[in-house]
Amino acid sequence: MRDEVDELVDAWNRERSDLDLTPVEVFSRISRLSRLLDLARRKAFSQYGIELWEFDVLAALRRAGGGYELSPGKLIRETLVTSGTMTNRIDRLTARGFVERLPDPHDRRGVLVKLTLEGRAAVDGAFEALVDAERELLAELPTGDRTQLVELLRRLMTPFA
Amino acid sequence: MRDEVDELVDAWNRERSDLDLTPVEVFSRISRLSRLLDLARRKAFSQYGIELWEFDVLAALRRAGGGYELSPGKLIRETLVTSGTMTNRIDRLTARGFVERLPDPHDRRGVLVKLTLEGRAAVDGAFEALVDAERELLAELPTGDRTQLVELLRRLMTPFA
DNA sequence: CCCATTTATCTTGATATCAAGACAACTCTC
DNA sequence: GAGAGTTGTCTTGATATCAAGATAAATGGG
Repeated sequence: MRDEVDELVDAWNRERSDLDLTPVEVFSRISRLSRLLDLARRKAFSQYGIELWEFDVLAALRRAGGGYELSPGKLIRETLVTSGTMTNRIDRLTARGFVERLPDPHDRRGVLVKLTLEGRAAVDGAFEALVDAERELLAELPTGDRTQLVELLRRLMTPFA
Repeated sequence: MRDEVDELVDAWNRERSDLDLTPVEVFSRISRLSRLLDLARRKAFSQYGIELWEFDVLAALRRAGGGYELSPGKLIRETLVTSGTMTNRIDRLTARGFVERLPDPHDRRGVLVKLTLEGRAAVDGAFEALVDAERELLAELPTGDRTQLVELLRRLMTPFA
């Protein structure tokens, strides 16, 4: 059972047989999976007319629970984009009617971004479609392998923190 | 041992206890690892003054071996970008002196992009730095776990193909 | 051999993003 | 409570990317 990363590693080995490419075996697969996953997500969301970046923002608000309100600053930290990008995203989500800007009652500089009912419906539908699509992609992997994989990925993440 | 994805899944579970979030446990970690990895790569390459997109193109040429020549079309397929993007990248890499455009002797529409000596030196240095940095990130993971992880990732990739 | 189709590359126009800076309001120290 | 520094959001200008279209050369069926 070979995949495209095997081809890639073979090619590097032909050219650089002096290097141990075990790290490439791991991290190239992580990168490729992430790109493939983005495509799958885009497809799952398209049925709901939602873009990836829209889901990122709406999901952060949805996860917050309560009144589904977060400040732009908090959204910036959750989604890892710059403030200019977030201003632009909030503008466009407002134009689509998925969120609204409210003044922060505790800080007159501040703003609260709040999910509208349409926004909440959209993100809930998109999230269900996402989980369904991802479950499909996991179907071949037995339950034991899944927990093992999660554990290995968790450990792989620690040195980044 | 908890990570940020545990927080994310907890938050979703609070709001959507009706859904089985096992897929999120796997794929959110893949996405985050990929983003963290991009940061680590950017850092490793910066010592050589190389951008991520530059490495993508130069590495494809380096892996090709031989005269280190590929057509723009082949580069497009290797790097998964559009033709407009590739034209622009080749222009900039040419301006930096890392590649040159040659006419394809077998097809007068065609072009061959060829690594210069500077380009080859740059990509070789960057690749070594990359493998070193990645090896560092794998240091905590015992050898047995690495092969197990590679095998699980390989199987995770199959449904995407 | 000719014409329609396909292939290879480049160009154009629009857009999302980022980095840097502006500005207002908050906070903390004295 | 006044001034310095910090924080929160938005604005501006530059850039990399994409989608769609243009152009030119190759290919293949009749």
